[in-house]
Amino acid sequence: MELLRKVLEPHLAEVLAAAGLDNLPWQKMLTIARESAQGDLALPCFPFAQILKKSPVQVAKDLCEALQLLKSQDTYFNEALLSVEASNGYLNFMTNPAWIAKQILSQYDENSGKAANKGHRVLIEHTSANPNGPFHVGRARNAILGDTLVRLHRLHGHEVQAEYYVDDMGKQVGILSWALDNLDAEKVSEVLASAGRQDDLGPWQGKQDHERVRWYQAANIVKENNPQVDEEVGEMVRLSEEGDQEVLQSFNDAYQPVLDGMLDTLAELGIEYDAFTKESKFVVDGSVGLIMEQLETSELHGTADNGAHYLELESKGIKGKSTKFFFRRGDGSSLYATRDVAYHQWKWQQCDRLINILGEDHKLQSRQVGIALEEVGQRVPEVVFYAFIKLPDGKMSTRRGNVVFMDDLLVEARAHALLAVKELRADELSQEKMEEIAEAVASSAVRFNIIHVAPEKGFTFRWEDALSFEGDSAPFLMYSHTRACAIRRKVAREGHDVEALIEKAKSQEVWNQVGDSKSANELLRLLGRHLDVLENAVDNHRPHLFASHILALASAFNGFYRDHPVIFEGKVNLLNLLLSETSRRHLASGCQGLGVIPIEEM
RNA sequence: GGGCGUGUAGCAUAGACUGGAUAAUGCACUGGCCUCCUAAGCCAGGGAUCGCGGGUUCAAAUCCUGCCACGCCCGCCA
Repeated sequence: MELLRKVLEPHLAEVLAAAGLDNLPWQKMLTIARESAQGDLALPCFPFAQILKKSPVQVAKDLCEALQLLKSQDTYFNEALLSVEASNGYLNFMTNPAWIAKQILSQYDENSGKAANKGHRVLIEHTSANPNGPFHVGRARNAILGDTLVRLHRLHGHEVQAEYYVDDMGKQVGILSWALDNLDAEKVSEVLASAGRQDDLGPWQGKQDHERVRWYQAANIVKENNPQVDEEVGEMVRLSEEGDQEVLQSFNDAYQPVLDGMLDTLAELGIEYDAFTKESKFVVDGSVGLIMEQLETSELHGTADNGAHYLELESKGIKGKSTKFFFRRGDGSSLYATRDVAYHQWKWQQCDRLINILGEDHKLQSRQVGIALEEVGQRVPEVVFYAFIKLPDGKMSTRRGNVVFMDDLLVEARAHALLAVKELRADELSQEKMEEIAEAVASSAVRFNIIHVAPEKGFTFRWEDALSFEGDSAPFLMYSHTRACAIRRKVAREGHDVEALIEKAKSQEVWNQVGDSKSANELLRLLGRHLDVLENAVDNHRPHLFASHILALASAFNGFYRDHPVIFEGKVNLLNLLLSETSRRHLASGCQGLGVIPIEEM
């Protein structure tokens, strides 16, 4: 409740100073009250009690009286603050609902719920999955988390560039490329069958990420009993690291169709990128070489027996079996992490703020890269780590084929959503319309299921949760939004001009009519906090906090919807219309920020 | 061996960074609500020694510390 806080703090400061209590960090103690019945903000008076040698109850009472006096003397303060009360040693502050309604409703326009542009350039790198097979729900946590942050930053008024770093020169691509050169379809089927792998493309025949991952898996099986494969792959990888154009081209031919297939899947989830940057770029343009030369002048630099170069990071607080960070092999070539340093240097050239989305397995490496960046005079990026998604029976792995494909999950989710919409609307909507709705519900639900839990928390994928369309879920949000849309449609259908009515409502200052309705006031409270929550979620990389807020907002809107008809027997209540439309805008933009599609009916 | 993270009703989660009143939400469970803007909804109810022990504090799910369990990491791999 930052709105009230701004008005309250100067007055509170005055009262506390008069009582000799202003040297305590009381701004921090002033918290959002847990129970809305207790007020909007609360100040516990226990620490004051110790200083004044009075009971907390008495201190609260005294402060309360002083504040009430101020309130009666200051018109604006009096307008904003409905009441201040002392209770159990707490001071409880209640905002005047009409005042808060004025703050929010008088500002209504098509940008309600969005923050103003801040001209701040943010680069977010996410997904960056090896292009060796179809997207599974494990890999998807990165893409969904990353894309949600991209959307929330945009909603918050940042200029965002979304980057996909394409690993086009590693061992994994090498294996894929080797397989396509050395195995044929028959051999692949044979190898997979002999290893007891399930080998049924089902509906994904012809989709290249699904097709080619079989080659990748087969090659992995073949190489277990044939060391020559490793040698051949190793040689190609070595050549790629030297920037050998022919090898890089054959790698490119191997992975590009796979990457395209993966991107098709991501597009179904509404995930798109502004730029794709290839790892080989930094080898070819020489920047990796420069980085290695710079690192060799670092005070942390050391050389191994065979001529490999490293940074000794013990003094930087790195602990464990090995504290060395190798950045150049004995043969002079670079390593993945070295190229990552060059990549970061390049990224910093195009943004004010740099954010990476990484799995928790990259924590150490990320610290090492950060230290190396400091050694070459660059800033350290912000990193969001997430824990892995497991299946009930263990970890997912593309190599071993123990996965739930995102493509399959989406098909299943669409089928469930279609079933639901048919049950409810079959006699009103066309088949085509229902399929459209099912598609939006499916991708929204899949994303929300992943985004609403804190990134650092482990996550077990369960079909029943992913396909649950009730309660704390995307369809719940979407449904609230469709209700607001239904209201708008009904008002228009009965011959009113909605925008004209809104202008009329504003000119009549309908917010002054706000009464003591619990549901309407709860809705106003949440609308008042909307941008505060967004800012917190963006600054701290915690999208699930915004998800929780939008759930609460949708729930509050449902309460308002129940209690306050907007149009009844042809007559429009202007205050309720304005509140409904404001909520609709906030819900729609909030949904978009979470990757939930705010469709108009379902 | 060491580092990092997680542990909250039967299940899944929020709250922890920044200590504050009766620990919030959904699923599941019990009961109620569609002549009224979409019931994917709403209302009411039962269900929690916040992993375990100690400490700091007027006040601890939250901070410190020890232990236990789970996950991730400690490659001249990517």
